[in-house]
Amino acid sequence: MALSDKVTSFDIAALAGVSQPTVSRALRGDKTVSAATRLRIEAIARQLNYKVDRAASSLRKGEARTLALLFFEDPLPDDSHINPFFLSMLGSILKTCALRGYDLLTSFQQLSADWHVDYADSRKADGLILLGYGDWQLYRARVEQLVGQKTRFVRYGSVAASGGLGTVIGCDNRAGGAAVGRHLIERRRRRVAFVGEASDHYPEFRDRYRGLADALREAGLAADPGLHVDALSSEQAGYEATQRLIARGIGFDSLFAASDLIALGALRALDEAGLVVPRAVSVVGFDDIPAASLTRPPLTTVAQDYARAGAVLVDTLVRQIAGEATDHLTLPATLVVRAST
Amino acid sequence: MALSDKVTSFDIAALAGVSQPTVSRALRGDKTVSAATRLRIEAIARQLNYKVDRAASSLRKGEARTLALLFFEDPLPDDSHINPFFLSMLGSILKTCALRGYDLLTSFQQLSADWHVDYADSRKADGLILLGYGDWQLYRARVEQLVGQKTRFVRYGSVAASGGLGTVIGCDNRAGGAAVGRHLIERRRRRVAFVGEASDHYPEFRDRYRGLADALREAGLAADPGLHVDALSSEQAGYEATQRLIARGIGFDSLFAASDLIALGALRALDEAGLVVPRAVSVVGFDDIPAASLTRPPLTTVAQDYARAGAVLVDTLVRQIAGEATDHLTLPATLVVRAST
DNA sequence: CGGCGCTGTGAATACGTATGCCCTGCGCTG
DNA sequence: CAGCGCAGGGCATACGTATTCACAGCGCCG
Repeated sequence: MALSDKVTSFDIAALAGVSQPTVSRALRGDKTVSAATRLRIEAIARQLNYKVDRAASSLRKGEARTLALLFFEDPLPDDSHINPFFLSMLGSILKTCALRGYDLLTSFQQLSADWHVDYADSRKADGLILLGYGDWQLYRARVEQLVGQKTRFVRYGSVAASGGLGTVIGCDNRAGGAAVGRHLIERRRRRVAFVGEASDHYPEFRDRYRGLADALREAGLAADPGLHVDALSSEQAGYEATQRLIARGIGFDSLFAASDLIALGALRALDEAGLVVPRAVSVVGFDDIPAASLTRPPLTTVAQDYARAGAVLVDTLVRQIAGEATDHLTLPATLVVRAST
Repeated sequence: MALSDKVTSFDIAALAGVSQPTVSRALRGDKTVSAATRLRIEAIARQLNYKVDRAASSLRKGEARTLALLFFEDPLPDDSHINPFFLSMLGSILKTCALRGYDLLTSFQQLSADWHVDYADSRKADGLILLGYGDWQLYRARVEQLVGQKTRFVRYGSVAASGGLGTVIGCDNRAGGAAVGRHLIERRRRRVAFVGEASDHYPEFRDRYRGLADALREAGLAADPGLHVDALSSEQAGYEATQRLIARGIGFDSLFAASDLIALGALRALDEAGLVVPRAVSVVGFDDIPAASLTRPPLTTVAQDYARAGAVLVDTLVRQIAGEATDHLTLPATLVVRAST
């Protein structure tokens, strides 16, 4: 609206011949306002294109009717690129927010930054959604502070490693990893390389690795530490890690990348090394990002239900804001078999 | 922060032994506050983890220090999926917003909805960024209303077809289309099919088609209307349109898809029809979405500089909010040759 | 040595909404 | 017919900040 002619509830009141509080009550649907009066007020409000001033309303009510979405990740060189898996959730998060009557503030931060304090303290948002892969040491400290501040928040991550810190929504990483392992064994693969941090750095990745180990054990095999290379979650990291893996000269017939981004890098490294997928090496990723179906060959991977995840994140946070106690939730992880295995 | 113990500027004032206005002045860096007082206040504020209440500040100052990002698109069946090209801008938009001290409200709407009125009138945001491909008839009406309301906004689109409505940032679609045409002609292609709306529906697509026609004309060729099929901007639409094109039985040796999403669908349709890319048909897209380098074969396309676009959109809007008059800006479009041609 | 201007701060207030409390009138009951 | 209850709506106020104005003290110049 033009800055000059801001329409307020007083303007409506004057035109309707009532007081300002009556306008406020009428528009919020308060039953103490007679239907006739309410209709009259609503008509005038519509005509003047009146909208409740959000700042004034927030100030008075002490709530922002806004959630904050925080993407974060480890400090990486290639900035301003958000992990496509988390980006995929954005659509359903936005949709669910709209459904619940909340706006969404979005931000993208390095995990090392001080994002954790700002939003709740300044009352910009009533709650936080945390989305990202990052160093658990750093992440944990931030999350602890949120808990200490009594900030309402939900995060997507490893339910198994929640550490009692807040409410966690996540997929069943361990079962997903096990499904990958069983699938590779079915395909007569015995020497499975794992590319990705399997330490505490990313609890999700560690769970996936454990799932793989579970499946190998079931089949009477053991995970060979020589076939594990660390990698952060990026295409470049996956590429470099796979090069290191190949350079070791330890034979492997299949490769489980802890995320699809890593898998993309692995495919590139294998291609450059002349290792044909899936003939020489079967490759499996995790996440089922949109790109996974487009690689050469299309990538077998584990799908997380990001649409449902987004909706659940929002709904859980909203319930928390309403004062309910909320529980963790583990969503299924589904193996999607494509031509890379 | 816990709801119970909200820290206000009065608390700081009491501890510092000054009045509330002095706290406000000190924290905003007003020079009338002595350095000693300011340092004392800052120390206490930090210690109490005080943050300026956004709602109160907005109400008093009449500005939200917030921009609203609106993704929109034609009503399509597969909802909650945002066009990857526009999604790619999100990172640089977020980064630039942070740099300029603005928060970003994000929303995803069908073009037919009434998104255009809410944000500015309710003072939720100081300005709007419009991102999407949509029916120009509908879009134009919305944009006109924004202009009528004197809302500050910028949009990404066709500068050529700006219609004098607001400030438009866009890439040089016509030059990009011409580059595609020349490239195909260099590759000895003469019968270029165009898949995508070339009418007023999407002005960007029309510009691309005109660029193609420019290049054909330069080479003494004419665009064959029989080789043009309409398609909205989605993979599915591209797939179906390409099937229709093939069914026509009019020979073509190359295909220019008005967007990469359409190109993805075209590749699928060509593959199913047994037409080998690029041997039988060269394929070119537009946008250079992340997926473009992953298709089989990797897609030749026209890259838009989305990182720069995002930054320019924010900066332009910020200048507009500051009261400056802002101009359209056309960014370069760069042909990226890959294996599909 | 008195007044003037400057520096630093306090007092008062406005931003627009939402809500607790009070008041008025009308209908109904005893 | 008096009193009571309730529906409908007005009055006053609070939310926390930022700004305008007023004012006190001090140094300095004439």
